[in-house]
Amino acid sequence: MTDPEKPGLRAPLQAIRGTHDILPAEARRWQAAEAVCKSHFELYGYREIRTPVFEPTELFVKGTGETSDIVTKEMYTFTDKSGRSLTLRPEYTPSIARAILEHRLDLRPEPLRFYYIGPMFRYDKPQKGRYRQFHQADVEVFGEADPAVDAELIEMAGSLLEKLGVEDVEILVNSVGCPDCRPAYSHALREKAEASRDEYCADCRRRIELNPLRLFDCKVERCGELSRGLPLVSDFLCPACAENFAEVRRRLDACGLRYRVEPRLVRGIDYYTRTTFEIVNSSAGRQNAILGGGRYDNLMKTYGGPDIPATGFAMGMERLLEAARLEIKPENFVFIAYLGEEAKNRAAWLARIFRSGGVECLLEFKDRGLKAQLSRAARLGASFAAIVGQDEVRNGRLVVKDLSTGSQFDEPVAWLEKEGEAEAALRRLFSKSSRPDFWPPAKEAKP
RNA sequence: GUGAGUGUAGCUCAACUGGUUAGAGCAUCGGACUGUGGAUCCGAAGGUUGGGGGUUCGAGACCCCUCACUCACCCCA
Repeated sequence: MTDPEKPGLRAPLQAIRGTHDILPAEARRWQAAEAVCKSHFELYGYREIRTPVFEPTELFVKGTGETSDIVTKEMYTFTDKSGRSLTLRPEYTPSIARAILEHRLDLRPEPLRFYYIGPMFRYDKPQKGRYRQFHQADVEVFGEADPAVDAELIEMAGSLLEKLGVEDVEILVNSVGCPDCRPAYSHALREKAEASRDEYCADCRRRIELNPLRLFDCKVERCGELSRGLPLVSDFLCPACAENFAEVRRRLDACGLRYRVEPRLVRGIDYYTRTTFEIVNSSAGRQNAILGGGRYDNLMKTYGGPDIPATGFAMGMERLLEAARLEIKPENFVFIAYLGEEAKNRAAWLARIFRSGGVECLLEFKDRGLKAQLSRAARLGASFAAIVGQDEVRNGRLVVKDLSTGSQFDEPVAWLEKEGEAEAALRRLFSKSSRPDFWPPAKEAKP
């Protein structure tokens, strides 16, 4: 029976397409993954940088590239009240370049090694592993042209995924050459493909003119066969690029990393030069690239900045979380149960003592029976229940129940009087439990 | 942007070919047990069947539109 007066429980609004709420249980996993990423990046001398989520539209048009898919059809662009065109960042690299120029970070002594974890926005059609608001961990090195940096980056990416428990990964590396050697290659590709034009699928026929490098990506069987007969970038690299790529591989070999040279690996953003790489999860669905990156030595110049080489990668957090095996700390807290109005006040004060001692505790003000409270404590995964009832208030004692063993112990406590003594009493009390180390060690007194 | 599939309670799913008041398990809350926990039993609450329109005496089911999700294309993280 529906009461027409009663508003429906269904939410009148919902998260917009391609965006998601990350609920607490899932947020725990994000926190764990982010913590691993951050500490890993810091180990290599990277430091966090944070830039705005929206930027002037021109930043991406210039940097990401006027002809790229991202800029031509995937940007969240809007006009603000001043009439200026702004864009929610679809990727992070242009923002970093902008920040470096704006603050002339290149003139400072600190290394230009940055990382960031945050949301990006692309107006794509959502599917598994692809969302309109998604998150990337992004890493950038500016000012270091040495191929050893590329190798170090790739090694860092590989060891990060290992730390995160991602299995079935494959590291693919390639070199797409520089503006000197790429045109010759594109030309050769086009010429060769044109010869057997009729055998290609409709998409590929279009690719021949538009972006011949993408011919390698086609999933149509016949196209795949044909693409095996196409010339490879490696045969067209200029001597400098060839030597550069060889050096990257030597460095990778030197650190014992397992990788595969994939001459057909091309990347979709216009600014890439020389090294490109990708780490794919071979057991995932179609959107299986967890991480991708490469070198972009000319990006700074396109912004009219100094000639600063750069390299980096971006990792899709959603795709990572899908594949990562993360260790989540189990719940570890005290549930405070109280009985009666007087005990309610005492319980609140007791909670303060726990918390000031660094012990997490939960106190729900619902005036329920002890049974209901204990039942709830157990279901929520509390380690201990502290019971504050009329008796305890009267006797100046506190009862603590170890919920894993069921054993119960109590102690005369000073919490009715002095806070300092209360903490000592509580420590004493927990030292009798099955987990004498439960209460965190006292902080060193400040000198 | 293109194509295909799916939407029933918070979750997982029922409801024979269109037929009366849309059911169950789990979860939630309460009680049995008025101060001792994940068990058991009993009970309650929870739905405009994603939304709107149409066909029909009658729609959760059929048709159209729309929204969302899923998978693939495209592209990318």
